Amino acid sequence: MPRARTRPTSRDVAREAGVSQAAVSLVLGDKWRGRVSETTAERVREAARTLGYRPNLAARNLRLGRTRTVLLVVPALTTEFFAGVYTGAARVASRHGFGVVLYPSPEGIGPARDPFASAQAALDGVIASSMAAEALTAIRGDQLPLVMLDSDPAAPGTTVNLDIADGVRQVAEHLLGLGHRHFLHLGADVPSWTFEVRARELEARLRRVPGSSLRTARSPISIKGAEAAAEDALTSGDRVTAVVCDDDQLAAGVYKAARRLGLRVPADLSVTGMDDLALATAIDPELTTVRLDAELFGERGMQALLAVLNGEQPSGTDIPVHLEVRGSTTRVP
Amino acid sequence: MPRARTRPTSRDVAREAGVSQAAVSLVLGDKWRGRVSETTAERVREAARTLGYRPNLAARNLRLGRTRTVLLVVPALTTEFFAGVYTGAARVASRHGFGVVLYPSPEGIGPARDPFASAQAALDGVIASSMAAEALTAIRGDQLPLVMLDSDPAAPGTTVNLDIADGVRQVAEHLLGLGHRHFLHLGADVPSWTFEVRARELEARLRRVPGSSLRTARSPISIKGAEAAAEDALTSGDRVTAVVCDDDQLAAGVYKAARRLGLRVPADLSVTGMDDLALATAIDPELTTVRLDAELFGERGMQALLAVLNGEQPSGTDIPVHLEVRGSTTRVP
DNA sequence: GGAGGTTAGTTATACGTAACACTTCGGTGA
DNA sequence: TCACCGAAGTGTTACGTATAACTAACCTCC
Repeated sequence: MPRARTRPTSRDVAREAGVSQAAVSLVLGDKWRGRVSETTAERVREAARTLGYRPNLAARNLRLGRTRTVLLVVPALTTEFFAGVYTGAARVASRHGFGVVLYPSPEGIGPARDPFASAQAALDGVIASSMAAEALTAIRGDQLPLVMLDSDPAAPGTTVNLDIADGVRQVAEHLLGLGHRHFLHLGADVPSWTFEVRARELEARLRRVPGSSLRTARSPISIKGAEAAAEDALTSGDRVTAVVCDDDQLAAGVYKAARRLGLRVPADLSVTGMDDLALATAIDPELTTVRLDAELFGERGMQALLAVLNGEQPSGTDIPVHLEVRGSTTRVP
Repeated sequence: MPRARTRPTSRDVAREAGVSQAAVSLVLGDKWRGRVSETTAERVREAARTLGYRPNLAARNLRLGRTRTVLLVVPALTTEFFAGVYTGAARVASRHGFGVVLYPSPEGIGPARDPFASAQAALDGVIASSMAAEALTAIRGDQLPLVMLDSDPAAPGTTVNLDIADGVRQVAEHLLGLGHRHFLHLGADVPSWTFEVRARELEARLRRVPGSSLRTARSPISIKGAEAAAEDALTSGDRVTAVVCDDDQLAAGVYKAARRLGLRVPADLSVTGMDDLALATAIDPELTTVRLDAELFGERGMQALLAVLNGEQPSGTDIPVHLEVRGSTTRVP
């Protein structure tokens, strides 16, 4: 494969402007105050402009030993939420002169195989979200500064988390307050800390309510999958009045299952989700769900990584979440 | 900002294995057949393993003059569709040893400002989708090989397109066949060739149907925006029996507007979308929409870029699309 | 009038890798 | 015996940039 074309280098610019390559580097790197005269500087800038000069980033990265680029590893499946995370991370990054490269892990939420084989960019650090522990250790083996999102804070390293546990508690209080006692938890069929928390927290809360019951079903994160899992769970076993879902997409599947079974939402069945995707207000009735601030999540993750790169110890408080009460939950019949 | 840590280099590996740096490069670059003995090669690999050596990509990229990395510029707004495009592009790329870096343009569909300031990776080429012409010329100024998706084929350069025009024709034939004559076109309020095609093609088709009418409304691509625009359009002007939307999200907004206005879908109003997102089957009734194969789109785009990088002339045929008939369209009342 | 300071640059070097050109050495055919 | 060959490496260089270290004028002030 032949080189596409050979682009002008800083040396070409230097020749064009009649100065040394060093002068070009100083001027274009904005380090010239008191080192190069204004007229010469302008001549250099002009030369760069006419030649259409762009610095060779590979060379710069090699020289500086850093790239000002970080990798954001996200599960490929759940795009809308992580688009927000990316947006927040990129906003903070650009304020500090960093770029963010996105690597949607093909395995979805769960183990990711060598992100670096795919994102060939040279990297300063990694933000990895919702990854299984094994994938994290694989990344850690690379000795790159790493911040983990949605991960067990007990693991070694830096974590930034949403306060999912509190979100689940808010859902539980809301439904209990409406008189519900018999619950179905529709969980995501994915090995990830963030989903374990949902299950554990809901169980813990209901255990303290005498006469309550909790069943659990699992589904892949897709509307179709959830529809099947919910239909199955709703037709077998004891009657439930509320379904708590790990994710809005699962809740959408529950709507479809309920409709097929002749159950009205919320009259016969209250449903809650988590995330507050666009989907949540597209379906009828609008979904009561826990709003997660994806952009803030991304911002905090990036801030934490920048802190690590600066050798600081990032301080971690969980990001608050809150329940959006809409039309899919009501008082128990 | 201090360097995080200084990682082992190929020279460290050489010292550990008792060979020259050149030998390390040969062995790890898999160029050693007949140049280095099997035992020495194994010794090098072993040394690399114990030191945890990872080649410095900045150095490699500088040396080779290419990065085997391409940038995929996508509108930040419409995440689900472009997740598919990315998946397809990345699949083809990895088969050829390339990586794909994703740059969600913050302006959404439309002009993007200097993607390279954000994605600091050194690049071999760019795939840009649904971008306005001005943004494309900005990228072209960078002299990087460029493939455009969803763009005017009349523009200079390489384009890969979905056969959107045919999709619109299929929608029109479907609705005309059901007896509809009075249409509302809910278009995306975004300057992009792909949306211009939808408008032009629908208008062209209906012009040939005596007694038909076509009104047009525009909305930003969001459920809420579409709901407002549709409510407005449906309460003013002549009665329509079918709404053709540029996008599934817009269609979801139309559902909500219709519900509020007491119009039943499809009994009183047929609705069609485009894209076939997860949303399309989440809403009730399921949406009749044009399925666009995002992954195939990404694959074709990447193949075209690889061809350009090889100096070949990529041959472009539009990618076929097809109508998914579901529950949101029915015979005119 | 010359020591010291400022201005406006230049020269030289290193970053880590890949690959070309070269060397060394044991074998081999004439 | 010796020219030649292949195997198994090594020495060296260049990629393009940023910057430390140096230089050469010019100015200032006692």
